[in-house]
Amino acid sequence: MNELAPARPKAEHCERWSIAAAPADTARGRIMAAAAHLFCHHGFAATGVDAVVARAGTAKATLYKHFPSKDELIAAVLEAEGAAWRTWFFGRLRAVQGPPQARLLAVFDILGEWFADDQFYGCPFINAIAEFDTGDSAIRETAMRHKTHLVTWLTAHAIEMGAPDPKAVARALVVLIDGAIVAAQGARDPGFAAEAKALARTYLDSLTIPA
Amino acid sequence: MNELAPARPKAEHCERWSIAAAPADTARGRIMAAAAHLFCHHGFAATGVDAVVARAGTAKATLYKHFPSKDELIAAVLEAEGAAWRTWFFGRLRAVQGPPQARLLAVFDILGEWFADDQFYGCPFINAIAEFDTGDSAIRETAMRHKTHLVTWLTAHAIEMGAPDPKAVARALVVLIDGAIVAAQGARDPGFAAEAKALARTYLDSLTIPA
DNA sequence: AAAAGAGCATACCGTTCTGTCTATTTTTCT
DNA sequence: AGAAAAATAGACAGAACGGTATGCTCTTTT
Repeated sequence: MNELAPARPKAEHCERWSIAAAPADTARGRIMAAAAHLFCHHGFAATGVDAVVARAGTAKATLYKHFPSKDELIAAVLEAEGAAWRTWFFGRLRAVQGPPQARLLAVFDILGEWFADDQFYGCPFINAIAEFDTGDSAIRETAMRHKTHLVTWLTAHAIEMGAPDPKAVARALVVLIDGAIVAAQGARDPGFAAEAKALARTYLDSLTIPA
Repeated sequence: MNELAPARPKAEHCERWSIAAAPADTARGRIMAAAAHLFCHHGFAATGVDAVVARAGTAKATLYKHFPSKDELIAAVLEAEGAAWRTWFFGRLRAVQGPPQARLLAVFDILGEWFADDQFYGCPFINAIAEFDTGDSAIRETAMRHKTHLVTWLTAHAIEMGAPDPKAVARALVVLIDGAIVAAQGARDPGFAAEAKALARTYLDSLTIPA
């Protein structure tokens, strides 16, 4: 069973899962990167547009030229963060060869890389829902769209490994992924990725071994 | 294996896991309940003290008489929310008779009750860390103290069932619990408690069945 | 009943918030 | 090179923020 290809040196892959450190040559890009960084460090509501503007080195008028309101900036940042994360995550997974079960387990190795990064501050979508739970259904919808990619990928691999109920497998793995993210964030302990992997292995084995 | 005692009628047990709906006969109590409600609905930073005061039906001077600052109010609410939740949760567990494995699995039934409540907005500690990650180490410490009760309980039951590494069992179950909370909150789907329970069962069985 | 304590209504303070506007400068395009 | 587009610096508006203060009312204690 193939193990994950070794992670590249940190200097090269650091933070590709987020736009916060993305090089940006346009004012719009600089605003997005600054906002992404500040939102994840300080929270959405507690980050003012002045702080974004100062970090981005732009004028406030420029920010409002590109984004009609702070809420739209938040929405744009979440979309971009989701896209960047998925690009990184599924790109990492593409390098994994092997049977579906191995690939499903590799998910947790990749999560472990993410958690080990000192710029890991949890999942922006989980954090946004935590902060905005009753307010903004648009954020929940954005989060669901983001998660749908992951659920689809998980379901496809569960189908490929012949699981009797692929949707249930995907749901179970979602619990493990969410749990690993939150536990790692709360305790600042990337080791929870390995914990979640062990649980996933036990679970997936139980699907292929007669009880 | 004993199943959980049936949940009492909703009118009787609703929201005992939170101070948000607790009857309060003092101004201090009303302030705490109002703050708890507003913080979990709208987020900490986005809830102003004026809103707390309006909901509590008190004067602002009264709020500042009881709490030196908004931060102290937040801290007091989190402490009280933790205490209330633990009282409810471990009280619920006390009603569960049976071997340690059954009691560990009952955790997820109780979580399912919590998730099914229409006032379920996730775990205040997870939400607070999501919002304040880099700012306030006091909140992280409060969250850790809260979680320590749970981890201790889980570890004790893992010891009692003869698990070779009880700490690892507790860690694994923490992943499942955190994951269930976040997945249920994100998707507004209490069914994730059952998913997590099935995973926990598979995992615990694997500890007691020779591989 | 009177005193003490708790709480209220209201106004205020300085700061910060999101968003708007103008004149000017810089950058890009032709 | 010149025009157009993009961006900047800076000022402004009204509202909201956390927190302070005062005079008065209500509640509890003695």
